[in-house]
Amino acid sequence: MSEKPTHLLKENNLRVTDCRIDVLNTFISRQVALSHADLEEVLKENFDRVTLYRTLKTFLDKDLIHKVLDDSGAAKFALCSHQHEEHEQHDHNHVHFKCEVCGLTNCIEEISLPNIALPKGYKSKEVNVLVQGICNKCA
Amino acid sequence: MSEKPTHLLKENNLRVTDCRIDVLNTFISRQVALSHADLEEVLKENFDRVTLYRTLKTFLDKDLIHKVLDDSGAAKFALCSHQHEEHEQHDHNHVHFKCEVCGLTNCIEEISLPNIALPKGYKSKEVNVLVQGICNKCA
DNA sequence: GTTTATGCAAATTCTTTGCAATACT
DNA sequence: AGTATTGCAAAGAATTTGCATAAAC
Repeated sequence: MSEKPTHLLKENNLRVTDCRIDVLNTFISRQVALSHADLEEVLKENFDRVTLYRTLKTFLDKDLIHKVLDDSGAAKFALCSHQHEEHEQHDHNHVHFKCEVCGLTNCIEEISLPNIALPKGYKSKEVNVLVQGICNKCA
Repeated sequence: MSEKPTHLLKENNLRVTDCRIDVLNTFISRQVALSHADLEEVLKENFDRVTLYRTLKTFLDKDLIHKVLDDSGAAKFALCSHQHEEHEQHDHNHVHFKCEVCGLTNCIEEISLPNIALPKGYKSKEVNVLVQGICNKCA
């Protein structure tokens, strides 16, 4: 584990607590979108369910994580990549891939987001794409 | 109100009931994605909350409606357009637009779905796009 | 020392299930 | 008549809130 979680927290004027560090480390090591339930499974021995809810909300407010669309109903979250490179313009375009075999959802950064031509009068601010299928590991 | 709801139900071997007709009419007249809560607001005088849950589940099973991705957390649903034209291949690609002013989400059918080049090894089966911004009415 | 986060209990809200009564075909 | 749907009650999950204690700065 690097010092990344501590730095992320300090950069965002958040107090450095065990729970926040552990949640960030979970996101970093898993590299997939996690729901509250996913986190609870991993961290319930150490922290209260309520604390995890509040931690997620805090991170969301500070733009440390973003919501990942999912058609399962459960809200999932992933680390925002723009947190890693400072001064980068906040880029609210995401492509996520959900594997129907292993069930994992990950952000696909390599993809250049297609240009979507909207009907006239529509103004686009944020584009989220969820691709479902089979990932390279499960193929 | 046309006879559309009745026909849709019969086509799908579903019994024609007041609740189902009213739910379908709500989808047809609103032309936007609706959550369970949205329906409840409109129809709670007439039907039980539980009946609405079951109606949505039934329609989902029969592919009369589909889930619409939303980052608000609440699952939303919209009529499947392929129900209107029979024998059309089920097409599981959707582009939805959510207006951040009026809050409404609608399916944008006119759009040709962009081709998304996935990293090798990934197989795509379904693509959902959620564009957020400002719609033509709120601009 | 002051402010903020945590844990626990409890309140709300959301969703599902069982079963008798009702409506549909 | 026979089968599927509805409404009500109640169970079970998911999420939020209040407040005293503990931890961070």
